[in-house]
Amino acid sequence: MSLLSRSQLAEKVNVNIETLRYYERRGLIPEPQRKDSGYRQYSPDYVVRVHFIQKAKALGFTLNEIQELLSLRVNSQTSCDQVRERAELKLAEMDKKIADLQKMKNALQTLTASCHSDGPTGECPILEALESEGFTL
Amino acid sequence: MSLLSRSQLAEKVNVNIETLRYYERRGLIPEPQRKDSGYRQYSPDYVVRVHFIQKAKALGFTLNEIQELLSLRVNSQTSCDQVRERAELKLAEMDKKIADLQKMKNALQTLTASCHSDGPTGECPILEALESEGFTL
DNA sequence: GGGAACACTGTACCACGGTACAGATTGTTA
DNA sequence: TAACAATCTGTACCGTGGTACAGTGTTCCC
Repeated sequence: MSLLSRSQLAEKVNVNIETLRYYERRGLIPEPQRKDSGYRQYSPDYVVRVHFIQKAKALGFTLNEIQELLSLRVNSQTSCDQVRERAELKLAEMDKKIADLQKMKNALQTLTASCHSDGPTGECPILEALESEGFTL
Repeated sequence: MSLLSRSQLAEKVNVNIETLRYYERRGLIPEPQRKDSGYRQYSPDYVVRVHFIQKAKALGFTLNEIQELLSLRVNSQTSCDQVRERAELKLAEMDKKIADLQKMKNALQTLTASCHSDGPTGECPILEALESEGFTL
């Protein structure tokens, strides 16, 4: 079973100890069980959950959005159709992010490819490269 | 030519007027030319540049990282190899982001696909879906 | 040429996402 | 059974990325 203390979980997922308490306050992670002393005991599930939060944050999702993602489920309050609808919205967002990243990647690659022609290049090569690929909002 | 005022640019790229001044202070956008009165006049390049900043922010890059991306260029200070090296680092980051987004997408799709089986699902369907696909850091 | 609308500078304030105490308990180990 | 570490709660503080004035000058339009 192996339950983790606060510092153990913090080390495992590489976040500050206090961040865990903050996430708990924010409702991003559920209140863990406690020992009689009041000490928190985290199940291994928490590792996955906090990892997910960190990942999603790095991808530009806010904590509120992450909370929404984590709570997407069918229950008596939320019908299947509602869940599907929200999920589709999130999926569309993710597709957009992927497409944008792909454009930036292309621009960077164009940049490095043209790099052998040394000497100063234009004002802002990455933007030029993006424009040459039809970068639009 | 059509130079833009602060409010015109702000409207065009859909940011607050003050944000433009903030980006200028931060060095994310160069100081634009001024009229004799001191009023800023933005060339159309600024539209692309601010768009790029907004995009990159939504993808989880910090303003410092964005600044670095925007200043990637070959000049007397920076050799071709150095630029290439930094660009490769950024490319790797972007690949990682894309891969993570793809995993999340798959998990969401798994979630909606299994949705017809209505009634309450597990504690956190998206994490379960991710785990079933071997989600790791 | 007078008033509304806009821009200028400087500075203060704000929300988000943490991070750091202080002071009290509990756990561990020599 | 000390004493040192880890945890508890509450609260205060911090960096990032803006956003909002106040007070003054400029532009536009009737």
